[in-house]
Parts: sequence; structure tokens; C-alpha cells
Amino acid sequence: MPTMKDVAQRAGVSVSTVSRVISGSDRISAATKERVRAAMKELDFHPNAIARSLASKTAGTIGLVVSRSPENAFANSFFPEVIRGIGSVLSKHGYYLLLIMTDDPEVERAQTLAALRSRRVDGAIVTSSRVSDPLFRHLVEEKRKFVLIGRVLDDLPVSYVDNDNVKVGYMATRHLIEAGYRRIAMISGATEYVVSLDRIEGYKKAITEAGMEFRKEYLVNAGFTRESGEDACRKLLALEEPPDAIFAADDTMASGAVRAILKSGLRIPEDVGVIGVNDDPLASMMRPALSTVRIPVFELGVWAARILMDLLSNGETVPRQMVLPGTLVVRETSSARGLFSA
Amino acid sequence: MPTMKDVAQRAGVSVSTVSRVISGSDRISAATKERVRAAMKELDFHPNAIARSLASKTAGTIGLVVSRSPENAFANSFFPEVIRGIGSVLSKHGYYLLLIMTDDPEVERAQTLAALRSRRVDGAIVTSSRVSDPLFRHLVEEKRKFVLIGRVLDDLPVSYVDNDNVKVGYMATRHLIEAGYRRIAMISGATEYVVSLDRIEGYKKAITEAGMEFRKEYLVNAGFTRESGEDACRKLLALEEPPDAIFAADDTMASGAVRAILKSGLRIPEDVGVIGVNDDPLASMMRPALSTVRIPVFELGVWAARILMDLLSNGETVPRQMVLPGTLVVRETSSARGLFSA
DNA sequence: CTGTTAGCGCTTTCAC
DNA sequence: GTGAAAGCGCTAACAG
Repeated sequence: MPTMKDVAQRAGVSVSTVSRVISGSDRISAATKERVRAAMKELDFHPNAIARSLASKTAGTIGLVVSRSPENAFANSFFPEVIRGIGSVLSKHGYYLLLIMTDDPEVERAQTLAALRSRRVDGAIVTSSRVSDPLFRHLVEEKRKFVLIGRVLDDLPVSYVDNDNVKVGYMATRHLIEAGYRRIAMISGATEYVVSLDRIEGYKKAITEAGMEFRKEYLVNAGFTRESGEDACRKLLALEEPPDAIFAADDTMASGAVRAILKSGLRIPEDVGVIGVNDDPLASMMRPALSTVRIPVFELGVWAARILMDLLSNGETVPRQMVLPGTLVVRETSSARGLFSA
Repeated sequence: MPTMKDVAQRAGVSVSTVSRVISGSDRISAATKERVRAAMKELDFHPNAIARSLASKTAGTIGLVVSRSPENAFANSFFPEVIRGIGSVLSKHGYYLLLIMTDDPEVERAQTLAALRSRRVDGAIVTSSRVSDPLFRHLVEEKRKFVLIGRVLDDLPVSYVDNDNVKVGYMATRHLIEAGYRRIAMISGATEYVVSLDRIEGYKKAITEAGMEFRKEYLVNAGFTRESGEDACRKLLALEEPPDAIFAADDTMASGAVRAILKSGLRIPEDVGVIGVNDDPLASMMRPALSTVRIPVFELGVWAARILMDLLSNGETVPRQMVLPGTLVVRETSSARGLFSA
């Protein structure tokens, strides 16, 4: 592999000159620039990114930490989309993406910290939202550059981009109310996630705001899987006064709920309405097609990356927060009284 | 940030000693090892991965190239699984994963080559299988270390791990035949992919082997999307003598086919049988649940990574190929004559 | 077992 | 506009 030295010799200049034409310095005569370019081509020279990093003290890489605990099967549809979003901005800045993803949260935390501390990455985007994750405290204390997709409950000075989950819960529930349902239950995700807490809050808000009574037995927690959604729904249907509509905090769980309802012989949306969250591809493929609140995953990625780029370049230090809205998508599972049709 | 030099001073040793304890050399007294460890801890020292890479001439990172052309929406379920597989072996070897993924195949190729040439990654795993992709020729000519998930048609000396797609096509078709169907059509993916070609071959083999006649009009190409599957199926159903079973080369297309069939008023599996490929989560969630041939995606990732690790460590030079079998998963869409039940 | 000494390939003052 | 020289932080012979 030829080095800059080789190129310099061949072009009859010094290495610093070669370095300059590579980095696009303007204080270089067009002639030498040409000569150097030619030499690089002839030698098939490609600058060594590692050496460049060492000298310039920037890795040119950012880390993406994807929480992938077993419950997070839902991450499947989320994952490629955030990456697309992130990638779309990183590539403009010439950054690479290092992926950190393990089944074990401990390992994940260790790897994230290690990647940052070893200077392998300049910063990180973390997708997670556990109610209390020691990772963030470490990150903040060590003054690492990072952006969270989700949000933290503690008032740590953290930059994040999140979707407005309280509103998401509110919109979904409100839609069911407007569609004419009256006994609305919620199947929430594990409460160790902030996102779950937020959506529950939105649900409660819509319920009480509509003058309905919040019933404890109408709120059940489940994992993010289809099976747990089905189980949860079955329990709800077995109540003395079963709900006539179900808001599941995730499409996958919603699909489980749909199954439970159908199995029990009830009709959707006539007897029971259902709405999920995400607008997973699954939602439109199901029969009946699932109403849902669409989350702008691609955009979450875009903004997380943009903010991180700012943190890295402008040396920005004030944390920046950003909240993106969801969009109601009405399909077939939620139009009991024909008020809506999709 | 403290460096090795700082640690060395504090521990009263030389930098090479520090280096040795870091790399776990055995020719080191327990005492000094302790002393150095203590110094590292006190200074909160973390070795600089970039510097280490420069000196040792290995990046400690491998690239994963994920083809994500628009047609490849199906990559959604594929993607996280391969990564899990790859990650499970990389982490054992202390390697990191750099993700290369763009919508534009040109850019993708450029980035892949750049990452390798700039020594940012030691090797790469490429998921793609276009019939003729110039990338592979380059990779081979430049003697890059890489493993393909999929396979190439040209006889380039390439290491790859693939699933046995001819067999997959054969199994699916054969199953339909055994289930009692007689007019079996195939909806294939775009023929620019080797995988499509292979599955078609398997389909033809099963057809002719069963003494049936291969009918041109029963083989239609589609993209990998649901819509294109639905369109393709509609065309098939409009034939003078429509098929009584459909083998779709992918679950997503199969779901489209199912929709077209149901819309046309036919029953599944009584009137028309359907089988897909992949065992996408979608397959088990659909109603009727989709019969399919399961592809061992996680394992593909595992083996690709293992082979790459060998290439990198043993300096292995002989390309290694590996072919993994699929598994028939019979569900509800393919048991016309009650021969099968799932 | 441990220290000395060269680099790894590039960036970046600081001169001219 | 261009060159010389001093690192960036670590590894890896080579001595001893």
C-alpha cells in the first residue's frame, strides 16, 4: 500500500503538500495540485483513515447503540428505519456508523462506554429509554457527546429527540372515544420504559378529559410481543364488564389483541375497537387492517444525527431537545359507529 | 485523557511494560502487573484504539454492507437477524461492526471499497447477490478480505455462505404438489438477483420431476413488495386456466398473493394453496397463517462472521463456501387436501 | 522479565 | 504556496 510519502516523492513535493491537496486546502497552486492528484492516481493511493484519525484526533465514526432486549422484538421495524435516517445525514458529513447491539444490556453499556473512551467513535446515538439507566449518568459525567432517541426521566442535561408519547397515547385513546367506544382499556408496554409511562399518561388524560372514569382493571402491562398482547387482551375480555375498545401501546401487541378478540368470537370493529402504535408494516397487512398512530422513525434518526453533528462540530454544550409528533392512521379496526372509514 | 506514558510514569515502569499488561503478555511479573493496573485505574486510563490500530495495522472493525435497494423492503426482517448472528461471533473476537448501508448501490460500492482501502475496516461481510456486481471483482482483485452472504454466478474465488435456494424452491413446490395441488405457479423476485434464479430453478425441478409440465405463463416476476405480489397473483388468477397453488419466492410477496386470492373470492387453502419463503414474523401473524420455507438468517450471519474471522486471523486464502438448508414450515395456506395440518 | 528505540501514516504549526 | 519537523498514542522488535 502506497503512503503519502510515496505520493510526495512521485509528485516531487513534500508530504505536507500532499496532505494539503487531500484536505482540499486552498493555498495550493493548481499546478501542484494536479501533479499530486496524478501521482495519487498512478500509485492507486488511498489515505489511511486510521493514521489520519490519530493525527487529527477524530475517529470520523459515530456509534449507534441499539437496545435489543428480548422484549424489544418491536425493534425490528424500528431499527432499519432509524438507521436509514441517521445514515442519510451522516453520509453528508462523511461519518461512518459503528453499530453496538447486544442482547445483554450490561455488555451493551460496557461496549458503548468503551467505544467512546477508546476514541473509536467521536460520539454516539443511543436508542433506549429505560426509566433508570446508569449509562446516561456515566456519559454525562464523562462529558461524552451523545444524543438519545427517547428521553430520560431524571433531569440530566441530555440531548434527545423523542416522539411525543404522551400525545401519542392521548391521540389513540381520543380517537377511540370519538369513534364511539365507551369502555376503553389499554395494553401498555413494560413500565421500565419511559415510553410506556408516557403513553399511559396520555391514555389517562384522554379518558378523564372525556369525563370517563379511569379504571385500574382496564390498564394492563405486557411485554412488547404478540403473545403478551394476546394474553393481556384475553384477561381484559374476561372481566366482568369487558372493554369495548383496546389501545395497545404497540402494533405488535395490538395484533395479539386482535387475535384474542377474534378468537373469542367478537367482531372488530363492531364489538371491540383496536388501535396500536408505530405503523409497523404489519399494521397495514393485517386483516382487519390495524388503526394506529404512526411514529416518524426515519425522522427521529435524522434529527438525532443532526444534533450529534452539531455537538461534534460546534462544540455545542447546551443539551438540545426535540419532540416529534405522531400521526393518527385510521384503518379498519376502529370505526365502530361508522364515524371513520379508511 | 491520560496516555500510556502517564500510566508508565505513575507506575514507575516503561511504556512497553504498560503495553504488555494491556495486551495480556505472560512475561510480566505479577507485582508490576498489579502496579500498572493500579496506575491505570487511578488515572482512569483507557487505551486509545486508534493509536493501537495504527501501530498494529489492524482496525479491529469489520464492515457490514447491507444492500437496501427499494425493492429489498424484505430486508427488514432479515437485517436485524443477520446482525445478531454476526454480532454474536464478533463480540467474542473483540471486533466492532461498521455499518454500510445506502439506498444507492453506487454509493454503497464506493463506501465499501473506501472503508477497506482506507484500512478503516479489516474485512467486510457483504449481503447482496446481484447477478453481476462489479464490486466483487474489485474486491477480489484487490485481495480484500470479505465474505458474501449469498453467492455469485461468475466463478470468482469468493468465500460465501448462502442458503440452498435451489432446494428452497424445490421444497416449497414439492410441498404444494404433495398437498395435492396440480397447477402450481410461481411468483419470483427480480431476476437480477441470484437468489431469484436459484429458487426458480428449484421450482422447475420439482415441477418436471413430478411429471408436470412447466408452463411459462405460470412463472411471473415481481419485485419483493407486497403490492407487486398482489399484482402478479391477480394476473395469474386471470389466466384462462388459473393455477390452484402459488409459490411466492418471499413471504411479503406471498402476503400480497393471499390478499389477491381472497379478494377474488377464492378460498385458501381449499381453492388455492400458497407458500412463501423466509418465515418472516409476518408469516405466522397473517390469517390464514402462511406456510413457508424458513431461512436460517441468524446462522447465515454467524457463519459469515466465522469465516471472515478465519480469513483475517489464519491469513487463509482459499475461499470457503457454505450452504445452509431451509426448513419447511407448514401452516394454514397450503393444506388443500388435508394431508397436512399445522 | 523489562527498557530502548523505531516506527505506523498522517496532520499541523512554524518557517521561508 | 511549500517544506521541515514534531508529534498523535501505541506496538514491536531488539537488547539486556
